[in-house]
Amino acid sequence: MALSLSGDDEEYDSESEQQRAANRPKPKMGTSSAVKLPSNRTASGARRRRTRCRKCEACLRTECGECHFCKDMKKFGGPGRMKQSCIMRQCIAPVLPHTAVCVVCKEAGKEDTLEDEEDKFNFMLMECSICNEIVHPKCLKVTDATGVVNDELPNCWECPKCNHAGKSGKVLKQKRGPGFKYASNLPGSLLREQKPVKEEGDIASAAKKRSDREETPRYRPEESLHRQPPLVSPSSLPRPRPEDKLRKKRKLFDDEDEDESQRKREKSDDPYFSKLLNQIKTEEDEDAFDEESETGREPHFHSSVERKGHFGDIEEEDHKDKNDLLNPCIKMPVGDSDQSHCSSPQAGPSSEGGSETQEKGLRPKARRKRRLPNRELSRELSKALNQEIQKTEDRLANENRQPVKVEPETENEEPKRFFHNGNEHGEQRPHLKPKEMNGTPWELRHFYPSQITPLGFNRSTPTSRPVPPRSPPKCVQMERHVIRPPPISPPPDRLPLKDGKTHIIQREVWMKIFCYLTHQELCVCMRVCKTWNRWCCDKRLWTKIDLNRCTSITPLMLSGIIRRQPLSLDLSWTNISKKQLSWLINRLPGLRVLKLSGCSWAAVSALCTSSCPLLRTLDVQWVEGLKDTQMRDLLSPPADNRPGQLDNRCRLRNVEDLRLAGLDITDISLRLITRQMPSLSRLDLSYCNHINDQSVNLLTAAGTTTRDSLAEINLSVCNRVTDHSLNFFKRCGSICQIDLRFCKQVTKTACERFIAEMSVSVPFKLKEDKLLQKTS
DNA sequence: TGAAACGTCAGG
DNA sequence: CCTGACGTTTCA
Repeated sequence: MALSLSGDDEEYDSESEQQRAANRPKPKMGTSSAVKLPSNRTASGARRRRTRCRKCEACLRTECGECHFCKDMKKFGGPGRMKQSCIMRQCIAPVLPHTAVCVVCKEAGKEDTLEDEEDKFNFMLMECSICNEIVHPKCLKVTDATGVVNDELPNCWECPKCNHAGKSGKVLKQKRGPGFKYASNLPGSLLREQKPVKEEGDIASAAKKRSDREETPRYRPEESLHRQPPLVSPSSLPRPRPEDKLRKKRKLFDDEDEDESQRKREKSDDPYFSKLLNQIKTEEDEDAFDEESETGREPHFHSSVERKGHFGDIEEEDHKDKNDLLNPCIKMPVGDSDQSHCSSPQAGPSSEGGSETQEKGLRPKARRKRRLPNRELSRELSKALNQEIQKTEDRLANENRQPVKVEPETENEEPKRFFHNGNEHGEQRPHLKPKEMNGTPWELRHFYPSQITPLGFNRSTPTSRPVPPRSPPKCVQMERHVIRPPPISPPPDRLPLKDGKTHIIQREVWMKIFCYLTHQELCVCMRVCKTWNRWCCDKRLWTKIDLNRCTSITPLMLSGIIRRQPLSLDLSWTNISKKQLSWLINRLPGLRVLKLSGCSWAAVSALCTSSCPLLRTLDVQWVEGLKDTQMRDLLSPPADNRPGQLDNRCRLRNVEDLRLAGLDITDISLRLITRQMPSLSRLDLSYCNHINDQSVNLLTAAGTTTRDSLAEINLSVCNRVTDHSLNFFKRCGSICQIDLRFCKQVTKTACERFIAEMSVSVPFKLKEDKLLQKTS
């Protein structure tokens, strides 16, 4: 929040805040808010308000009309009291206003008139995040210090004066620089914890910080390695691991916790870090890592292997991980590894340790880590996104009931055959408790029927499922948080070489090559050099992010996800919390596919309050606690009882592919679905034991949209479904696949009869036993 | 601690 | 001058 912006929070916060609380109620604000801005004023002056860049994806977006702030707007029928911009439109790179001038020469920024990068920098206005002064770097007289450019925010740095005076440290906790409103509200350490470390890129300071706080290590890095995600494989059904004492629920957004664990992890690597630091100091001179020092902070995404294989992975702070990951052949000098990112003095509030790394230069200089977004790409992407939203809305507005083709994400949907970490065999799940859901053995719940073995039907098998992660108790609204910058394909068009020349191959060509790499390989590439690091983070390379069965979702991962802006995100069988999910969804406006199978309802309920306008595929199979009541919450239009709010559209109205396998839902939910999901073309109701012929009747009843839109339905292992259901499917105009495998009450004869009767209009065949498929 | 409110800045 | 919305305070 605003507090995060005020440079002298320590005093302000601790004292006056409490005092105020005691003196409450205060006389109505009014004068106070406008006139009194002491907390914002530092010795050096007032901070300039920032304004939209008008270029970023967010700025180019249209108002969503759905968020709190939109609803408040007069134009959307609200009272207009909140006066905030649409959450989907929160500028990711707010700029200084045009009226801003250098305090020294009183002139505006002149970088546009210059060609040379160095000149540009010297003549651009830079606002100090500590003293708020706006100057041209070249107008500064200080010669014995360097500024630290905040990479996250245009025209923002810690000026040499402040940096030199060591002021940086004190603001470390709160300040990210002006423009980042609500920053301090970010869940968990996304900004408060992790960002500082990241932006400063300063392990040393982190280490110092850490050493300042006495702590007994409780969290051991190895711990995370021991924790295994739910492990299943078709051949070896999951067995519960013996008690897993390690599975201590991490409150991912609990600052203390995270903070601590992070510290622990850092601590464990201390010697490594300090050694590293030395290397970096020299490394830096040659070519400071720019951008968001991506690699160094990259979350360690565990992921199952899919098309791209292992995704994502750069270590988090676990350096041992890193070493494991690094292909020995590709290992590079430490200084050039991602660690150097960690230590490159990054943006932002910086830090004791970091500042010393920059002592050099005869005039005010800064480690140049400016954000140089590829505007064109960014613009293109936002345009596309906007168009898509518009298109969707139009389509719905027109009530086009044509079955919509499912997006080709389906390739992703093939049953997982591989599980990361490779040690699943015989491993027992850490957090299993003996429990059956919906009368179906846990182990069966992980598979589509194609993987079901007759064995699997032994219902008496003791079963268990993951303990649903505890979510933060209260519903958290994260909408006011700044949306982190989406990845922008970074600038250098060619790879700079040592001799000052550039490599002959252009970035786009490299990108074509990178396309062939797995996410894991990409992460390795990200460690090769700064340029590759930036290129490899291009969101085109990360359209699908798979964290399936990754038991611990850390804030680092979350920010890594946001940065990559995937279209498809698989968080199945993770212990993501509601807060995290909500935070994520709000920052992934372009998300098309969201997989949450096996998560807890507590987490999934984040969907009730967050909006994902482009979501096409929603997978909530085996979500514990997801029943009719919860479905109602999920499918209910956003609650808003203010007058003028008549948006009764369901948040999930654009979903085309809905997976509800293993849920205890009844016709009540189905009725809602038929009403609220006009585009539904694929529906998975397998293992839903309450589903019966009447349910099928509902789905295919006259007047429902599903009747025409439904193309694929999975009713396998729905034991109440009988032959009679097949008659209902005859009235579905678009039906292409009916999966009735393992439905005890469905006979092969009935299927054959169905095929015969349909043959006149739509030729079907039996692809497998009781699996009907259109032939053409 | 997060949400709401609101004065006033910035841009058109 | 109007509108949008930033940055801050106040409230629950």
